[in-house]
Amino acid sequence: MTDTPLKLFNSLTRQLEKFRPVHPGEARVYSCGPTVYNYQHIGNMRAYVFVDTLGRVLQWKGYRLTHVINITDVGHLTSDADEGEDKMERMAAREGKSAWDIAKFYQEDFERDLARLNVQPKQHPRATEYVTAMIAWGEKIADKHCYELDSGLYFDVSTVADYGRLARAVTEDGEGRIETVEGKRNAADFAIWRKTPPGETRQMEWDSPWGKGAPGWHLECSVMGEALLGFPFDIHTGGIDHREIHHPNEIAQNQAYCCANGLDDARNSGAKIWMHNNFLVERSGKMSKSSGEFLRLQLLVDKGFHPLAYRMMCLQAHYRSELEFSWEGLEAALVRLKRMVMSVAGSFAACSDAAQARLRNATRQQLIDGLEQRPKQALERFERSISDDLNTAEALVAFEEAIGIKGAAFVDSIVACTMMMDSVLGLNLLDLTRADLRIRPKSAQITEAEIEATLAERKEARAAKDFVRSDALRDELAAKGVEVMDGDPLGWEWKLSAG
RNA sequence: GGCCCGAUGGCGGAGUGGUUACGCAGAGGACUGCAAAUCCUUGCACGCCGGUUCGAUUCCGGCUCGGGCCUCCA
Repeated sequence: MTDTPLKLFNSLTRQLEKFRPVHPGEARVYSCGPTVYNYQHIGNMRAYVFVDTLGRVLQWKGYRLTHVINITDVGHLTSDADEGEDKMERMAAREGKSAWDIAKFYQEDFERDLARLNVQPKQHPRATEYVTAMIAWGEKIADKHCYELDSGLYFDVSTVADYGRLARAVTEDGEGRIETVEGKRNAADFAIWRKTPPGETRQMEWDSPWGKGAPGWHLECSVMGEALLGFPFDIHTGGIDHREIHHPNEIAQNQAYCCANGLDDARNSGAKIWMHNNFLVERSGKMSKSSGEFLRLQLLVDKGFHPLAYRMMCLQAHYRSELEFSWEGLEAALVRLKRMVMSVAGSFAACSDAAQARLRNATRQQLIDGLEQRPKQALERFERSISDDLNTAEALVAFEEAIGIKGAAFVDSIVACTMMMDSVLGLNLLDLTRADLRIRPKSAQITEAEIEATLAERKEARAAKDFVRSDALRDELAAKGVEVMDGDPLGWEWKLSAG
């Protein structure tokens, strides 16, 4: 049942491919992480919901997962033109802090967001911890693949086979609008090492054979990926924007490195499969940090949305499709999540403690073997969906199909299905309660004590059948954004409307 | 200018050569003093023009529109 082959879309071949691990029983995944010069916006976070789901699917398939999300805390310039400021230093100057403090602050914020989205813990190596290794890497490939200019050490993309094949780009035309650095041999050449201009001092700089300076952005991912996962590893992920420049450059470095080490052949890309998630878009334009205002997870929470409503929103779409963000859409995802939570709560309530304990201690095979026919069919559909390049949209439907089956005979099966399916989709349905989803919007003026007091008053009025007064009190609360719910199955008497 | 995507019901969003996606919203019903919440039921779709086919939303070509990347972005 769980042996449906996992098929993933490989950007290198632009085809679905069966996943075949490099190391039997293991899956090693590297995901391009954030540059921690600022908060992450929810578009950024879509990438991590995607890779987390990927990791969970790999684990579901029985692979032991090693998963890295790097932290870029140096080297990422404000433009790819090889000139320009380091993002870290620019933000440091703006906030009057050190670049190191900036990195620490935003990394912690990022990790908090990951946790709120129920992203499983990963390894988070920082680029600054690998500078020595980056220099060593540079030395290894410098002779055959690099050349030095006043501004730094550059990689000559013509020295590797099929440069840019990931991007499907024709490099000869080089019609791009990249401002070329004086002396570059090819428009697409990029910096391995950026020298600190004479007479200047940077907060983040290191000595190297090419002078004092900082590593180029592309180098860190190559180095950390190789150091932590070994070449070749199984899957490299990133946002679709990286398919055009960052990842082709990373691949070029990996080829050069593998050549220098006598590994594989000159076309070794470092990773077997390259996967790219599409963007979260907003009708006013793309998510852009440079525009100043951007949507953060915290803003959603401030408006009364549980972070997992956002995860739900992501899961409803395929990772390779653009996803339209809107508050209405988020509301829809929240309602859907809430109904699933309630349905699951009902099943757990109907499931005996003994049965729950037994299920919790069961192996997956035991869980599957114990399923009734209909839940089993739902699980099969679920399995087929996630195996088909992570079709989480359909997997959700299968999940709802399973938990929606009525009848006492199915309770244990539904609980078992919930345990299994939730481990893959990560909606935290085993622990999430409806009360958790009731998040107080920041804009709410009324306090809970006030609500309770008014509610108590209304209860009296209703007991006395004074419905005029009772309705007036309800209107009063409604005017303050509080919805009253009398017969709620889970005992919710009121809620603050989100937004 | 170069490269590349997409076009599905009110919104979001799967998928398929001939049978239901699904969610939210809407409508009807149950419940309620009335509502809300909850549960049940349910209407609504495949950009345009050709072609292939017994049959296309699904394949092919063209068109129109929209979007992305080539500047920083996940």
